[in-house]
Amino acid sequence: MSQALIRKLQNFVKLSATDQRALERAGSERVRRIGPHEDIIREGDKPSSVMLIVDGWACRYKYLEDGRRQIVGFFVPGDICDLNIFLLKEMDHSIGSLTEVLIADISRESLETLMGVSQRIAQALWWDSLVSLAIQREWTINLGQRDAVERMSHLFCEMFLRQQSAGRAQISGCEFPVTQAELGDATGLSTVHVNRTLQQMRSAEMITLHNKRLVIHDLDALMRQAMFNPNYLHLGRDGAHLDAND
Amino acid sequence: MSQALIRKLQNFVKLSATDQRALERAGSERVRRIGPHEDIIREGDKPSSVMLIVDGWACRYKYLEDGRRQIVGFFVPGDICDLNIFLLKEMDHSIGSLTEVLIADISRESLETLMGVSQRIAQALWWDSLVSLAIQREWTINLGQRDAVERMSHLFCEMFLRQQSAGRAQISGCEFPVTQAELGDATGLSTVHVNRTLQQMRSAEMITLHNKRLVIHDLDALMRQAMFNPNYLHLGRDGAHLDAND
DNA sequence: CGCCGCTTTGATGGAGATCAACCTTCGTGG
DNA sequence: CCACGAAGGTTGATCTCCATCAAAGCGGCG
Repeated sequence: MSQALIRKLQNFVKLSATDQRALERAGSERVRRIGPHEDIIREGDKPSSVMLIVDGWACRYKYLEDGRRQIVGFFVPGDICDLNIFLLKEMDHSIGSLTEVLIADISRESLETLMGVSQRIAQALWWDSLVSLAIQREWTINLGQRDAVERMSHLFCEMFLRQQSAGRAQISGCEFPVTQAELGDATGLSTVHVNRTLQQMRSAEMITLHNKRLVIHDLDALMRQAMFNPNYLHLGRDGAHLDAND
Repeated sequence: MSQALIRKLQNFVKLSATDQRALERAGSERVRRIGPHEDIIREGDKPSSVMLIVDGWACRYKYLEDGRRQIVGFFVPGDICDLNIFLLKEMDHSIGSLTEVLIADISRESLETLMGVSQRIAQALWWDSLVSLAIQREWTINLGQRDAVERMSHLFCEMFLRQQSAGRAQISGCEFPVTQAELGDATGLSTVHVNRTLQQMRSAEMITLHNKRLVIHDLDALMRQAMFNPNYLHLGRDGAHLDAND
């Protein structure tokens, strides 16, 4: 169930069989199914559990008063929403599904058990939340400094590597079940311009986005184009000194 | 020394005298002075302690390969850089001073002590890190959806309220020791356009920015202009049920 | 006094928004 | 099995906000 999460965390530290079982258990306690394009939790709601995306894509977003919408992040399988979220009285943004989604709710208690039992798991989860923060910073940079082609290239690199780090990509590419309108909300571009940018990237033979699949023809070129530096994903086994040895 | 931090945390939960003393102690162990416009820690460096800004302003930023720079956040007195930062092998961005800055380094050990001794402090610090995350999301929204006037208005509202929540603002305004070039790096606008936008806001009698001071003539109007919703700062005493009663 | 960092001004150009159609695909039900 | 409708993708024309370039003012400090 939470294979993607486990795979991802192992980019930080090697987990023991016991650790993995504990994660499996926490991630399969209460699983619910959400249809595509539904709200999972809304701005103003009280968050009551930590959510783990088991399958499907979702996104965080927020509307401005006048109806403009910004998607501030994507969730892919293995992603967790904020660890300490139940400290807050209400959500300041919404989370909605893009595809059909499977969500595991992890109660405050089982999270505390999980992190109390294994120091290694606790640290891996903290690492994951630091990476999420770094991703958010990178989105800020993306919107602040890059032009349309660079922005989309950067987003594609990120989503590809993130899925790859969770064991969910192929050499050629990965899933990408996002409409052009949603891509616009995520990149701060109009739908029309997203369309034109995609055409440009396609004719430059960088990528193809079709049928909810992203095919990357030349990852190195794409990364150069985007000035993509993967350092912020911290995939370098930073916790190796804590590795389990069974 | 860490009055600003204490004041800020009390927007979440009322701290006991003991809590406050513990924070004071942790925040005055090792304090260092940094000159204006120096790097405090650089991309690639290994973070070794959690830093608390005791006085002055600093910012997080990152350069793209081609020299463009994005400031992704400001630090004001009472702000803490990421709590678990020592889990990472290297910084993915830099932190630099804007003014002269006093920094308290909090070692991993004293942080653990601090959070171990008082559940209330631990939760307050986690709350603070959730707020930082929300701020980062809001910057993403700001750059993605707002135009120049709205962006700058939003930034002014945020920095005013953040300083106010730490007891560091007056009714009329607050410190704002940021050059127009730096404002440009933070808002994703050119220096020239920042200048013109400021003039426009000044002649609309919204704000004046002069001598490193921000004067807000009509906060409500400014907030409306920016479509500023303060919910993301979570200043509503979300942890009131944990209040100390001495 | 003179210099350096910061702010201000004017002129020009371009990336991307907006508006308004039209096309394509695919699922649904008659 | 085809018709229809809705959602998503594509196109062209026009406009605007903001970047860029270049130069000139300003003010505080050595």
